[in-house]
Amino acid sequence: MKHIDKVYPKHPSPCNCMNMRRASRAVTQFYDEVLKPSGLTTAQLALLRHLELAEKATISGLAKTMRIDRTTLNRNMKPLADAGLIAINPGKDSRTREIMLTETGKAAVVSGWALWGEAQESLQEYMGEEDLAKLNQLLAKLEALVP
Amino acid sequence: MKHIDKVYPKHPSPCNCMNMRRASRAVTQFYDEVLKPSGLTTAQLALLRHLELAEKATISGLAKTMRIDRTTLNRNMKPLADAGLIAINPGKDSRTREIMLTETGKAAVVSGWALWGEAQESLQEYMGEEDLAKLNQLLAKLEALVP
DNA sequence: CGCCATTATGTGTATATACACATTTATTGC
DNA sequence: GCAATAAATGTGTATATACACATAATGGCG
Repeated sequence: MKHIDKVYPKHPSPCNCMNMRRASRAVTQFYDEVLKPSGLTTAQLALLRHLELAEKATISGLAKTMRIDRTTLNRNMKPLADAGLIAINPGKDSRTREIMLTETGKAAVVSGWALWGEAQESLQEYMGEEDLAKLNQLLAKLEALVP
Repeated sequence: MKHIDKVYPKHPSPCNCMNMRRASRAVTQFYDEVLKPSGLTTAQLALLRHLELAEKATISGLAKTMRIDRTTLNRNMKPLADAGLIAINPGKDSRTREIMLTETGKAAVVSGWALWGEAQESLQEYMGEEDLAKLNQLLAKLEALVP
């Protein structure tokens, strides 16, 4: 099955980094729009999802898993804690905090999950399975740019 | 010439959006690190570069060209204006502003340009020409997700 | 000319991101 | 056990992002 690749307009900037950033903004806006009814952003849902899988986690541990800066994660948790979706308690090791989903948080994940699936599916349709797989492969390699 | 593709660790999240965001962060950190001696971020250099090509521009016009939100651009200009790299003057149409590089700004672009070239080249070496071309093609398609 | 839609911009608010620095607590080596 | 080190977290500061709302100026039309 062959198809003709649509040609997209060349951007004046040949900067790979800016190309990444523009695309990242676009995809984020796309996902966030679909997730809107849940009241969650994609980044927030991702955080909650990680907590769901981990059951409980420390900040640094979660940051490592999510490959995000520890202090960024710290601040990203704030609105979720304020909304009562996560609980931040002292850990056994007094240096650590134990982060976990609340019941409200679990419900929010369920609600967001379905919407996320729609966005994911839409994107797959838009990009095509093959290109999407290639994309994710390339993204994984780029991600390895930082330790 | 064949080579063995290195396998990168699977991330627990299969979310295309988060994959984009993580990769975007990584690439941004990589470029910003190289650009550090110039005192500019990659986003800032890109803004200055666009101004260099345009000679002068309005905010909305520049935002459209850079495919960034108008209000985001507005705020991104602040530190550059404070540093005296760009000048924001009233346009002929009294609704508009005329944005242009100052002499200092032009010098900053020159300084940043060489570093940017290094980052660009390093990434090309890292990704390989073919994969990098494919990546940029896929990114352009993703960018078209938003109008 | 005056009304109105359009266009350009500014601002309040909120999230996302990360570096540098400080603090607290655990761990390790002697 | 104590001192030095390492680990986990918090915070100040700054940039990046974008939505909602407000203001101001232009342009078209009757």
